[in-house]
Amino acid sequence: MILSKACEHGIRASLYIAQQSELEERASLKDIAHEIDAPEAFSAKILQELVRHGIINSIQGPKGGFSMSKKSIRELKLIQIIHAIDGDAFEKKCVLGLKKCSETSPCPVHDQFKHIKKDYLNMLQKTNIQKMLTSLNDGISCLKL
Amino acid sequence: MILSKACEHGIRASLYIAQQSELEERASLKDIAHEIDAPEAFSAKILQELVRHGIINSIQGPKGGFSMSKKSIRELKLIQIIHAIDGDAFEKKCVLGLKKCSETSPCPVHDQFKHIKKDYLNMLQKTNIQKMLTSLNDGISCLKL
DNA sequence: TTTATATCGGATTAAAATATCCGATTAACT
DNA sequence: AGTTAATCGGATATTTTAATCCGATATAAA
Repeated sequence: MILSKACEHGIRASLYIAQQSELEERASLKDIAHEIDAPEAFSAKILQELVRHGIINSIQGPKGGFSMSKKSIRELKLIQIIHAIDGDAFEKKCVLGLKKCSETSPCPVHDQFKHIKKDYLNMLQKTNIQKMLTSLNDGISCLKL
Repeated sequence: MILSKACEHGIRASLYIAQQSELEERASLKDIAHEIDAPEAFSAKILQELVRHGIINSIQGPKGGFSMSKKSIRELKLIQIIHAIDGDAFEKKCVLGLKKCSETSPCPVHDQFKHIKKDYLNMLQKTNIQKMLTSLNDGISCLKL
């Protein structure tokens, strides 16, 4: 279930940036950190990582900031943000920490977990930014508190 | 998905102890650490915690060691071991790290996650030690590698 | 009663995750 | 061109988690 703090911040930041991009506005680091209630310097690090992975775009200098393309807002999936920040540990890692847990050499809870894991991964693979934005834009959900 | 390393070791240790207890044998720290491939000193700390929570029993001195009652083997659920070591973060924590994420004030992925979380919790609440032991005893699953 | 063999428990250390700092770079505006 | 406002990127600091160390305690057996 549990993602790293960096990943939590990264997803929230992506959503705020997407929201601003829909309004044709760039989001500055300062605004982002404030709107998602995350430390500014740490957010900066995470945003850089997202830029490197092509999740978001950045422009330096005055009037600069971060943005997300309409295409990404439509097509980018939650799992891609997680991969950019936490890598593929989510899919790869055995629940009990075995190095070679697999269908042919399973851990004692492999069978129980595999269904949960499949549904979870499936959800992450089909949940896109746009979907997450709807509840945000409707004021039903929020990014801080 | 992801449990702390302490919790991974703790579950594996509990299973080995249960397995030995079915054979009317006490498990020593040394054996446990070796059989679950975890550091001895760290395992000791985790086992103490499990004893304090009544998950396992311990006896000091020569011929001492750890054991699990038949009743616990039958009735103890996976979630109880997780609670003993990691607390209730699993149930309580919001995926995006919001402090007050709930049905009435959700995060943008609350609705997607709640089904997964429910199934996951449900599984942890009904998976008992005995269930996990069956695949182990049949040689289908293992506790290390 | 002494000795050997266990776990207990508190203090310390090591490693990883989280977070900060600051100079370099980039680009808009005067 | 110079100034200012922004991100970039590498080094450092802090906090949490993981792991170790060692003396105290308990108990079985000689």
